[in-house]
Amino acid sequence: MVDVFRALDDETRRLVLDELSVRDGQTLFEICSVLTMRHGLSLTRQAISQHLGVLESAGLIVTERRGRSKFHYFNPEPLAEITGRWPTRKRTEQ
Amino acid sequence: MVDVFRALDDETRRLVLDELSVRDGQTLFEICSVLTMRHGLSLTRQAISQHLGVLESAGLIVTERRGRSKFHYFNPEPLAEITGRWPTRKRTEQ
DNA sequence: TTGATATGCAAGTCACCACTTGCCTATAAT
DNA sequence: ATTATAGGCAAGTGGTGACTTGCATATCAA
Repeated sequence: MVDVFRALDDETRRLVLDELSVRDGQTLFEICSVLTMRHGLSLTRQAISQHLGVLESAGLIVTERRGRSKFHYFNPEPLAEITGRWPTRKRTEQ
Repeated sequence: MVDVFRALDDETRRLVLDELSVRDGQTLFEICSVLTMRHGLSLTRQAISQHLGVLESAGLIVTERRGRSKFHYFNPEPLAEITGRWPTRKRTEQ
Protein backbone atom coordinates (compact mmCIF):
# COMPACT_ATOMS: atom_id res chain seq x y z
CA MET A 1 0.00 0.00 0.00
CA VAL A 2 1.37 3.37 -1.09
CA ASP A 3 -0.07 6.68 0.01
CA VAL A 4 -0.91 9.44 -2.40
CA PHE A 5 2.00 11.62 -1.27
CA ARG A 6 4.58 8.95 -2.00
CA ALA A 7 2.97 8.20 -5.34
CA LEU A 8 3.14 11.84 -6.42
CA ASP A 9 6.78 12.24 -5.38
CA ASP A 10 8.12 11.19 -8.76
CA GLU A 11 8.09 13.21 -11.96
CA THR A 12 7.61 10.16 -14.15
CA ARG A 13 4.48 9.17 -12.26
CA ARG A 14 3.21 12.74 -12.43
CA LEU A 15 3.74 12.71 -16.19
CA VAL A 16 1.77 9.46 -16.41
CA LEU A 17 -1.14 11.17 -14.68
CA ASP A 18 -0.76 14.12 -17.05
CA GLU A 19 -1.01 11.87 -20.07
CA LEU A 20 -3.96 9.92 -18.71
CA SER A 21 -5.67 13.24 -18.07
CA VAL A 22 -5.24 14.04 -21.75
CA ARG A 23 -6.24 10.57 -22.99
CA ASP A 24 -7.66 8.13 -20.51
CA GLY A 25 -7.53 4.36 -20.78
CA GLN A 26 -4.09 3.83 -22.30
CA THR A 27 -2.11 0.61 -22.21
CA LEU A 28 1.38 0.16 -20.79
CA PHE A 29 2.94 0.24 -24.26
CA GLU A 30 1.03 3.37 -25.23
CA ILE A 31 2.15 5.09 -22.03
CA CYS A 32 5.74 4.04 -22.67
CA SER A 33 5.76 5.50 -26.17
CA VAL A 34 4.07 8.75 -25.24
CA LEU A 35 6.53 9.29 -22.38
CA THR A 36 9.40 8.67 -24.77
CA MET A 37 8.05 10.75 -27.64
CA ARG A 38 6.64 13.76 -25.82
CA HIS A 39 8.85 13.89 -22.73
CA GLY A 40 12.16 12.42 -23.86
CA LEU A 41 12.15 9.73 -21.20
CA SER A 42 14.27 6.68 -21.87
CA LEU A 43 12.99 4.19 -19.35
CA THR A 44 12.46 0.50 -19.80
CA ARG A 45 8.97 -0.94 -20.03
CA GLN A 46 9.47 -2.55 -16.65
CA ALA A 47 10.27 0.75 -15.02
CA ILE A 48 7.06 2.28 -16.31
CA SER A 49 5.18 -0.84 -15.25
CA GLN A 50 6.48 -0.44 -11.71
CA HIS A 51 5.41 3.19 -11.71
CA LEU A 52 1.94 2.16 -12.82
CA GLY A 53 1.88 -0.33 -9.98
CA VAL A 54 2.67 2.41 -7.48
CA LEU A 55 -0.02 4.67 -8.89
CA GLU A 56 -2.55 1.85 -8.77
CA SER A 57 -1.54 0.96 -5.24
CA ALA A 58 -2.21 4.56 -4.24
CA GLY A 59 -5.61 4.46 -5.93
CA LEU A 60 -4.66 7.13 -8.45
CA ILE A 61 -5.26 4.82 -11.40
CA VAL A 62 -7.65 1.95 -11.87
CA THR A 63 -7.09 -0.76 -14.44
CA GLU A 64 -9.18 -2.97 -16.65
CA ARG A 65 -7.84 -6.02 -18.42
CA ARG A 66 -9.18 -7.09 -21.80
CA GLY A 67 -7.38 -9.88 -23.59
CA ARG A 68 -3.67 -9.31 -23.41
CA SER A 69 -4.10 -5.58 -22.96
CA LYS A 70 -4.49 -3.69 -19.69
CA PHE A 71 -6.06 -0.26 -19.78
CA HIS A 72 -5.22 2.40 -17.23
CA TYR A 73 -7.64 5.07 -16.05
CA PHE A 74 -6.88 8.11 -13.96
CA ASN A 75 -8.81 8.29 -10.68
CA PRO A 76 -8.41 11.68 -9.01
CA GLU A 77 -10.28 10.77 -5.83
CA PRO A 78 -7.17 10.26 -3.65
CA LEU A 79 -6.10 13.82 -4.44
CA ALA A 80 -8.80 14.94 -2.02
CA GLU A 81 -6.56 13.75 0.79
CA ILE A 82 -4.20 16.59 -0.12
CA THR A 83 -6.66 19.31 -0.99
CA GLY A 84 -8.72 18.64 2.11
CA ARG A 85 -5.90 18.47 4.62
CA TRP A 86 -4.65 22.06 4.63
CA PRO A 87 -6.22 25.42 3.92
CA THR A 88 -5.43 26.58 0.41
CA ARG A 89 -5.36 30.30 1.11
CA LYS A 90 -3.49 32.23 3.73
CA ARG A 91 -5.37 32.77 6.94
CA THR A 92 -6.09 36.33 8.03
CA GLU A 93 -3.33 37.59 10.28
CA GLN A 94 -4.21 37.79 13.93
CA MET B 1 15.61 23.56 -4.04
CA VAL B 2 12.94 21.04 -3.15
CA ASP B 3 9.64 20.74 -4.96
CA VAL B 4 6.33 20.63 -3.16
CA PHE B 5 5.78 16.95 -3.95
CA ARG B 6 9.06 15.90 -2.34
CA ALA B 7 8.36 18.10 0.66
CA LEU B 8 4.97 16.50 1.25
CA ASP B 9 6.30 12.95 0.94
CA ASP B 10 7.06 12.65 4.65
CA GLU B 11 4.56 12.22 7.46
CA THR B 12 6.64 14.26 9.91
CA ARG B 13 6.66 17.23 7.55
CA ARG B 14 2.93 16.84 6.96
CA LEU B 15 2.39 16.88 10.72
CA VAL B 16 4.42 20.07 10.96
CA LEU B 17 2.10 21.70 8.44
CA ASP B 18 -0.87 20.38 10.42
CA GLU B 19 0.41 22.00 13.59
CA LEU B 20 1.23 25.28 11.90
CA SER B 21 -2.28 25.28 10.48
CA VAL B 22 -3.59 25.06 14.02
CA ARG B 23 -1.16 27.62 15.47
CA ASP B 24 0.97 29.59 13.11
CA GLY B 25 4.32 31.16 13.91
CA GLN B 26 5.85 28.53 16.19
CA THR B 27 9.54 28.16 16.94
CA LEU B 28 11.63 25.05 16.38
CA PHE B 29 11.43 24.12 20.07
CA GLU B 30 7.68 24.57 20.15
CA ILE B 31 7.28 22.39 17.07
CA CYS B 32 9.54 19.74 18.59
CA SER B 33 7.50 19.54 21.78
CA VAL B 34 4.13 19.51 20.08
CA LEU B 35 5.23 16.71 17.76
CA THR B 36 6.44 14.74 20.76
CA MET B 37 3.44 15.42 22.97
CA ARG B 38 0.59 15.11 20.51
CA HIS B 39 2.00 12.67 17.98
CA GLY B 40 4.40 10.53 19.96
CA LEU B 41 7.35 11.34 17.74
CA SER B 42 10.79 10.85 19.25
CA LEU B 43 13.02 12.72 16.89
CA THR B 44 16.00 14.89 17.70
CA ARG B 45 15.80 18.63 17.42
CA GLN B 46 18.17 18.47 14.45
CA ALA B 47 15.90 16.09 12.59
CA ILE B 48 12.98 18.47 12.96
CA SER B 49 15.21 21.34 11.95
CA GLN B 50 16.14 19.57 8.75
CA HIS B 51 12.47 18.93 8.02
CA LEU B 52 11.76 22.62 8.51
CA GLY B 53 14.55 23.37 6.08
CA VAL B 54 12.97 21.15 3.46
CA LEU B 55 9.57 22.75 3.95
CA GLU B 56 11.08 26.21 3.68
CA SER B 57 13.05 25.23 0.59
CA ALA B 58 9.76 24.14 -0.99
CA GLY B 59 8.15 27.42 -0.05
CA LEU B 60 5.61 25.75 2.22
CA ILE B 61 6.81 27.69 5.25
CA VAL B 62 8.31 31.14 5.57
CA THR B 63 10.40 32.14 8.55
CA GLU B 64 11.06 35.25 10.53
CA ARG B 65 13.94 35.63 12.92
CA ARG B 66 13.64 37.73 16.06
CA GLY B 67 16.49 37.58 18.54
CA ARG B 68 17.52 34.00 19.10
CA SER B 69 14.12 32.68 18.08
CA LYS B 70 12.96 31.79 14.59
CA PHE B 71 9.25 31.72 13.88
CA HIS B 72 7.75 29.47 11.23
CA TYR B 73 4.64 30.33 9.23
CA PHE B 74 2.68 28.04 6.95
CA ASN B 75 2.44 29.25 3.36
CA PRO B 76 -0.07 27.21 1.35
CA GLU B 77 0.67 28.83 -2.00
CA PRO B 78 2.83 26.00 -3.40
CA LEU B 79 -0.08 23.62 -2.88
CA ALA B 80 -1.67 25.22 -5.91
CA GLU B 81 0.86 23.35 -8.03
CA ILE B 82 -0.90 20.16 -7.03
CA THR B 83 -4.49 21.27 -7.07
CA GLY B 84 -4.08 23.00 -10.39
CA ARG B 85 -2.26 20.23 -12.23
CA TRP B 86 -4.96 17.58 -12.49
CA PRO B 87 -8.74 17.62 -12.59
CA THR B 88 -10.20 16.89 -9.19
CA ARG B 89 -13.31 15.12 -10.38
CA LYS B 90 -13.71 12.27 -12.80
CA ARG B 91 -14.24 13.32 -16.37
CA THR B 92 -17.46 12.34 -18.08
CA GLU B 93 -16.98 9.06 -19.90
CA GLN B 94 -16.68 9.38 -23.63
C1' DT C 1 32.07 37.84 31.49
C1' DT C 2 29.99 33.63 32.45
C1' DG C 3 26.42 30.58 31.63
C1' DA C 4 22.11 29.30 29.58
C1' DT C 5 19.00 29.39 25.61
C1' DA C 6 17.84 28.86 20.58
C1' DT C 7 19.52 27.48 16.44
C1' DG C 8 23.00 26.07 12.62
C1' DC C 9 26.56 23.17 10.19
C1' DA C 10 28.74 18.96 8.73
C1' DA C 11 29.94 14.21 8.51
C1' DG C 12 28.49 9.49 8.89
C1' DT C 13 25.11 5.52 8.86
C1' DC C 14 21.15 2.97 7.32
C1' DA C 15 17.30 1.95 4.74
C1' DC C 16 14.54 2.62 0.93
C1' DC C 17 13.45 3.77 -3.88
C1' DA C 18 14.07 3.90 -8.92
C1' DC C 19 15.91 1.38 -12.37
C1' DT C 20 17.84 -2.50 -14.88
C1' DT C 21 18.36 -7.31 -16.23
C1' DG C 22 16.73 -11.85 -17.02
C1' DC C 23 13.24 -14.94 -17.25
C1' DC C 24 8.33 -16.30 -17.21
C1' DT C 25 3.02 -16.32 -18.33
C1' DA C 26 -0.93 -15.41 -21.12
C1' DT C 27 -3.35 -14.00 -25.24
C1' DA C 28 -3.66 -13.51 -30.21
C1' DA C 29 -2.21 -14.22 -35.04
C1' DT C 30 -0.28 -17.13 -38.91
C1' DA D 1 1.78 -25.73 -33.38
C1' DT D 2 4.62 -21.94 -33.79
C1' DT D 3 5.55 -17.21 -33.38
C1' DA D 4 4.66 -12.61 -31.89
C1' DT D 5 2.48 -9.44 -28.73
C1' DA D 6 1.32 -7.53 -24.02
C1' DG D 7 2.45 -7.84 -19.61
C1' DG D 8 4.36 -9.86 -14.85
C1' DC D 9 7.83 -11.49 -11.33
C1' DA D 10 12.11 -11.31 -8.85
C1' DA D 11 16.80 -10.32 -7.74
C1' DG D 12 20.51 -7.00 -7.88
C1' DT D 13 22.63 -2.21 -8.02
C1' DG D 14 23.31 2.76 -7.25
C1' DG D 15 21.90 6.86 -5.32
C1' DT D 16 19.41 9.57 -2.21
C1' DG D 17 16.86 10.83 1.89
C1' DA D 18 16.00 10.60 7.02
C1' DC D 19 18.24 10.48 11.12
C1' DT D 20 21.92 10.81 14.53
C1' DT D 21 26.10 12.64 16.63
C1' DG D 22 29.29 16.20 17.68
C1' DC D 23 30.59 20.69 17.56
C1' DA D 24 29.86 25.66 16.59
C1' DT D 25 27.44 30.32 16.53
C1' DA D 26 24.43 33.88 18.26
C1' DT D 27 21.40 36.03 21.62
C1' DC D 28 19.91 36.98 26.28
C1' DA D 29 20.28 36.95 31.47
C1' DA D 30 22.97 37.02 35.82
